[in-house]
Amino acid sequence: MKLGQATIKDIAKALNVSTSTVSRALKDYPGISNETKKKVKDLAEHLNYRPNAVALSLRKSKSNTIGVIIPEVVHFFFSTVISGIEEVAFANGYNVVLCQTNERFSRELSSIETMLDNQIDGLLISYSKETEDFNHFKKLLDLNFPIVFFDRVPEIPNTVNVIVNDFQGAYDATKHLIDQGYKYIAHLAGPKNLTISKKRMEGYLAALTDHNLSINNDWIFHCPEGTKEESLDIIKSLYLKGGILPDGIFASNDIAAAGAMVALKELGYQIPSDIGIVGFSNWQFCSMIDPPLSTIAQPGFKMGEIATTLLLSCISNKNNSDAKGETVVLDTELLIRQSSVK
Amino acid sequence: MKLGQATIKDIAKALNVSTSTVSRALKDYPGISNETKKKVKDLAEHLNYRPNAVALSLRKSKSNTIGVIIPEVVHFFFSTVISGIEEVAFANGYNVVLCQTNERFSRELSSIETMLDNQIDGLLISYSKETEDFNHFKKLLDLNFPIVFFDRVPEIPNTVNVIVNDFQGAYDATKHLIDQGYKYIAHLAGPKNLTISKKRMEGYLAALTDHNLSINNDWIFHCPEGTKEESLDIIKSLYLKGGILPDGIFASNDIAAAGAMVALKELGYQIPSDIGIVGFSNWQFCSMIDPPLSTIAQPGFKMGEIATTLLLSCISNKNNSDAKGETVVLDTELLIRQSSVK
DNA sequence: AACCACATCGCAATCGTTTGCGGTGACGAT
DNA sequence: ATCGTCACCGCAAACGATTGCGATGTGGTT
Repeated sequence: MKLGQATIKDIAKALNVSTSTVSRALKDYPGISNETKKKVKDLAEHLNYRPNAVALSLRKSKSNTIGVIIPEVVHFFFSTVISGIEEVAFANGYNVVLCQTNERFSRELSSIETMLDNQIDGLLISYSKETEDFNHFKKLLDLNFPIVFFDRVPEIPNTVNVIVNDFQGAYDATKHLIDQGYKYIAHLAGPKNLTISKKRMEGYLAALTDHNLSINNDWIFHCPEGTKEESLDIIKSLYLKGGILPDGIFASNDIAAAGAMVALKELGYQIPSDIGIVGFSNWQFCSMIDPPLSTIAQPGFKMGEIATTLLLSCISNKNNSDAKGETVVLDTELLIRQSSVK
Repeated sequence: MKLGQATIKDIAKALNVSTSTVSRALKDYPGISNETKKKVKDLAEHLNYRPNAVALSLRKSKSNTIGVIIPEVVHFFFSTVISGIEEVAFANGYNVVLCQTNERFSRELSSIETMLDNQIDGLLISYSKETEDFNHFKKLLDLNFPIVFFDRVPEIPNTVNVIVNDFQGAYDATKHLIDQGYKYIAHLAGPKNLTISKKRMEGYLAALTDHNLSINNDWIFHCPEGTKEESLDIIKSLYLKGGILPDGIFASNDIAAAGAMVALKELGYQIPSDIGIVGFSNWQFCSMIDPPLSTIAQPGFKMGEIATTLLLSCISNKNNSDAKGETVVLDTELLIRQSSVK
């Protein structure tokens, strides 16, 4: 009655047939006369009949809905991932329910719970900064529940993951600075417990080592917040100390890089002539700020597409559970702008 | 069986009682002995029983889910609105399903359809740029289906809307430029068919008129795309023409303002000494670019909160349909940064 | 006339939960 | 012994759709 939406029963009653006949007629099952099929279809069309997805979910134990857990939508990278996810999901008849955790573990837990209550068929997850325990994932994986992790992937064996090559991206960024003649390169690192932070740090360190540059631990700063203010403060206090100072900065995210740029400009340094900077992610603002910020582009849309494709195949292969893990690594791209070109 | 999730039947069977008893025991209905209640609850706890939300939706014709239709998540403003929506929805036991239309009318239609198939209880909508016909909304409104429009609201009588005071915001921005001594102010307007574009234009025009400045229609440019490149091209070709040129620009969105800044800087103009610029929305990058961009801040989070609160009350008042419209207007805030201070 | 084959369709169970109504048994009162 | 009053609980329908199986009727064949 709600919305005046017609049900299969209404059609059955109006045509004096059973609901089973209506159901079969609508789906062109054999054993229904063409005459009946036509009558049913015509009336269904006329009443603008649409099957009740909730009833279908209950009956089939399949909701054609996937859940997406991300830290924040305001994060440019994640918003592009979402677009990729929606594209593939919709194209395959799947719906998407989205929850942002706001980087909180508790929200991550409760979101997953309510999604499961709603019988989602699978999960796409990029976990929160607070998440250090993966038992809530393991429990589901043990039950063979389809999950694909993207970008931020847990260290659990045999999971399906989509990531970018953070090591290589960081390496490229750092090497680029070195190639430009910068010799004392600092690093603004990400939250410690994220694998992506570690990988980026490793790439940074490897590039230094490969080019015979010494590593100065005092020039590696963790930025748990990832805000502009945080890196601004860090850079200011660093450069106000005096002594030998970095002439290059590789930041593990663009926001931190932008904060550093603001700090340096306020202190009277010239970018890129005094100091070169490279960020990570390629937020929209990178090309807008002054000087435009060199950065490592992450293929967010593509990541969303691939992760969803993998998830859908997990869902359809759920029974024959060979359950072998798989990790797709996407290439990043170094975008050279003025902030790092001497 | 799926997920090993226990159902009410499992509990009933294990305890040799009927499902009705289990149901009532779990909800502390009268007419069930304390002993039985305890047994049921204990077992439910032990089996980690959680009611199947799909079955509940079917039974109660209520899904405790609201749908959100927005143009794009990458849009900073909308991503903040989403956060506000989620906050209120979760706090009231509602789930959120999100669809972005990517500014396409067809996607808007299909998203709404599938959401209705999934028995959502209400809709939060900010429609696409392509949407010029509102019949798909009217049909639902006539059926008394709960809808709240936000930011981009259609011209339909008796709807519930949450908007910002675009007129006042634009007026403030323009007046600010005038107060700073800029006299020839151009306008980068938004897509023509959006009310917000009109209102902002009106605010701009009113400010000019109130201060006895002449209106030059050649200095009003519509930016249907809203991209940086678009406004960059517009501004470049304008300033390359020569003749009398604007010394101030009010852009109806920050991206357009940023594009204009890039163009002007490339042409050798100084901001703000030669030309003052004010944008609209307060994207994150506004404080990062050089010079920092003055803009009109829109309370996105608050808008999301209020829209959701209104929607939830629409949902609970659905029966007593006094169906009177309501439009909440939120104040904007002029953020003065360097781009507009002579 | 009896039988079979085939086309066409309905019954009823099912998914998990809620809920109106009726049933059962114990107990005390008459 | 009969009845009424509780407390406690189960039956079955309902939400909308699907589906295995059985039922019905028609026609043709022997």
